[in-house]
Parts: sequence; C-alpha cells; structure tokens
Amino acid sequence: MSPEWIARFPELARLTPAEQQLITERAQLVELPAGTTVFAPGLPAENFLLLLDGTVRVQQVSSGGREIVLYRVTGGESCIMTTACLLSQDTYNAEGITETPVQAVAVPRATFDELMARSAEFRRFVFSDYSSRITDLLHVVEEVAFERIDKRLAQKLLARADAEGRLSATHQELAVELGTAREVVSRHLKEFQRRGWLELNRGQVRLAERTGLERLAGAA
Amino acid sequence: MSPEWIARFPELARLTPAEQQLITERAQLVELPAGTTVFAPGLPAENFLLLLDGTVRVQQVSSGGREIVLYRVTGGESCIMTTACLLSQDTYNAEGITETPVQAVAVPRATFDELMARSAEFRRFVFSDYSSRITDLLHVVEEVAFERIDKRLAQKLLARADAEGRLSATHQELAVELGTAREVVSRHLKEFQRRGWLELNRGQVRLAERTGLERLAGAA
DNA sequence: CGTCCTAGGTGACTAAATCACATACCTGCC
DNA sequence: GGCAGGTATGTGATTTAGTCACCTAGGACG
Repeated sequence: MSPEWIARFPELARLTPAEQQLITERAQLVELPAGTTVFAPGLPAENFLLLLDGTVRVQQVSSGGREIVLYRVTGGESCIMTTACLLSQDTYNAEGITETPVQAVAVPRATFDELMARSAEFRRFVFSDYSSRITDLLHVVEEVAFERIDKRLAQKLLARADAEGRLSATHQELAVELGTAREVVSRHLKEFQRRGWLELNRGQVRLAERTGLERLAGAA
Repeated sequence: MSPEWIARFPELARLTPAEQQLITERAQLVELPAGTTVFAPGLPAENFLLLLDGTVRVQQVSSGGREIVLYRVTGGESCIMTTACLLSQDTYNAEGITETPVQAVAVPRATFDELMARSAEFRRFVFSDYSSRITDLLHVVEEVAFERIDKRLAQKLLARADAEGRLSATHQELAVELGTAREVVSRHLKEFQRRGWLELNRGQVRLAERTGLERLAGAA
C-alpha cells in the first residue's frame, strides 16, 4: 500500500527505511463504517490496528446491562486492546466500537512480531501505547471509585462541548460515559439547568454559563 | 548472580542459554522488607522487577484520602507498572508497596531492552504480563462501577480466608481492598455476623457458614 | 391523525458515602 | 492491678447515588 500514512505516526517515521517498507508492504488499509465492533469478548484479534482517522470507543458492559466508557482511540494511536487479546488467555469483557467511520492500518501478527524484534523505536511505540491505556484505566478507576457524579458530569460536559458550547448526546449516552444510570444524569442536568448553567433539548445540551460548571468540575 | 532463580519463571526458562546468561549476569538480587514503597508517583523507576518471593500490593490513593487496591504482584510475576513508568510521561497516581518481605530480581533497563530485541520468548513474557495487569484493572473497574458492596465483601472474605476460615484484617483494610469506607464494611460485617455467617474479633474474621457468603458472592 | 419508538421526567425506595462522635480493646507503664 | 494513649469498631443522622416502576413528550411515518 502507499506509504504516506506512516507520517501520521511520529514514532514510526523514525523507523529505518527498510523497516518502514516492511510495514507498508505487509499492512492492509481497512475502512470501517461507524458502529462496527472492532473487538469484543470471544472475537479473535488477528491484527495490530493503527488508527489513521476516526475514533474507536472502548467500553465495558456489565451483566446487569450497565455500561461504562473506558477510553477512546483516535487517529495516530494503536489499538492495544486487540493486541492484548492476542496475548492473554483471559477474555476481556470490554468491547471496541467505531464511533465514526474509521480508516485504519492492520498489521499482521507476523509482521508485528518481526518489527518488535528489529526495531527499538517500534517497541517504544507499542509500550508507550500500553502505558497510555493503563493510565486511562487508572483514571477511570479513580473517577468511578472516588469522585462525585455531579463533578464528573460537569467535566464531561465541558470536555465534549464544541466551541459554541453545544453537544449532542442523550442522557443515556452521558450515563454510559460516566458508568451511571440515566435517571441520575437527568436529575443532575435538570439541577444544572435550574442554576442557569445550561439549556436542555432532546438529545442536545447547550452550555450557558461555563463558570458554574467549571467551578464544580474543578472542586477538590 | 546464581542462576537457579530463573527456573521460577517458566517463560524465561525457555530462553536460550546465552539469553539466560545475559539476564543472570546483569541482574541484581534485591531484598526488601515488608512495607517498602517499590514505586510511587514521582519516583523514577530504574529497573524491570521480577518477583521471586513475597507480594507487592498496588493501590491507588485519592486526593480525599480514600484508597483502593488494584492488584497484587506475587512470585513469578513481573512488576510491569514500574516498567510502564519508564515509558510513560504521564505520572501514575498508583503506588506499589511490599506486603511481605520481598525477594526480587532487578534487570537494568539496558538489559531489558536487549532481551526485548533478542528474544521472542521474553517479549511474550512481558506482553502477557501487561495483558494480565490490564485484565486486572478491567476487573476492578467492573467491580467498582457495577457490583454491590455486600457481594464484593463476601467475595473478598472467601478469597482471603485460610483453610480454617480465618483471616486477619481490620475493617479499614477490607475497606481499602474494596475502595469504600470503613463504616460501610463494619455495617455489612455486622449484618453477616447477625446472619450467623461469621464471627468477628478485633482484627480477625472467622467464617462460620461459608454457604451464605458463597450464595451472596455468586449472586448475579 | 393515530401508532410506535425513543427521550426524558418523577416519586418512592434502597444502598452507599459522609460526618461526627461514642465505645471497646490492647499495650506499655506505673 | 490500674491507667493512658493509640487503634479498632459501633452507631445515628444526613446526603448522595442507584433502582424500580411508570409516566409524559417529541418525532417519524404510514
């Protein structure tokens, strides 16, 4: 395949020309529509995935039907969870779903192994990705175990709103982000609205007074 | 150092003699008393640690002073978190503390890198350890986000009790295991006692009727 | 215009966390 | 033995979160 994509991964751009050629020759470009399940319990992971464009949401589902978003993989990152599935006998009960149309590069396992053997740069790339995911997971644990829902919700709203303070999300979707129940989100949103911090419409939130949200989000 | 220890790591025993020699020549045996901080936010991690004996408890501490145990590293496992610290610019707010006297092998970073380059077996060993830790963290997220405290407490008690059904732990220690508050643990323990499932003494729990606990622990 | 589906609202209740103390138990020391 | 000080545990009151059951509102579409 054509090799321009490799420039999107600064760490890979430092590989030797021969190593870059190895990747670009053996890797396959894949295009996935939004809503595709990239990995899930029971599905075998065959490739090391490098995301060029789009985002993959990784979340955990409980037996009781509740869900929580663990992290997102975006362009320029690799999807380690699939790699980890290759190596662990334990099955994860996490799943990865494309949130947008996704363009990615699939590196076959044998090529992945060869690059791990040949290139210190490649190893650094893979490890730093692992480390980032572990950091993400530690962050989720910290939030879920120790932080108040209203604070976490305020943080989410600020993080996901666009420049005009708008975001499209149902209460249910926000609940999954935080790993809580829809009613809990609805009640807090309503309270925020009562305080004049935001306006609510079906599937839409518009931030009116960021300062209040920011104070709550930043509260120790 | 003397090379017998390597036999405790089945994956490493499959390395070639030359690779095994590389490790045993360069690695250092370290002995740590119980209660030593192995890694913590801010501390630089210099070595790849392989545990021979003892256990290291890895836990997260919140700003509010609450804590939660994430997982334990025991003999035959490596302490990936320290390695990950080497590779991630993000600082973890997790810490590792020896729970017992610990005997470990410290592999210098350069030797670690060399082995990663030379040995597919070594890579498999490192990756499978990473995967196990990620699995552990996913498990913690699932428990904290979705499971009831009484069920989790029952599971902990069953898991930590010895053959006679005894375990030494304060309510506070159990609370840290679960990432909750001491009062919550005290009240549930008291209720378990009321049901005749266990007997309580200062710093001690004795399981009297495992069946009740088991039913609660296994409840969907 | 009615039907159906999804989004959101709400009251009642249970579970968990927090706060503020009150006791109980143990160890060392007189 | 008795007392002091530290650690462990008990408990009520209150707030916050999660659950359950059910309701209403907004759209899409025939």
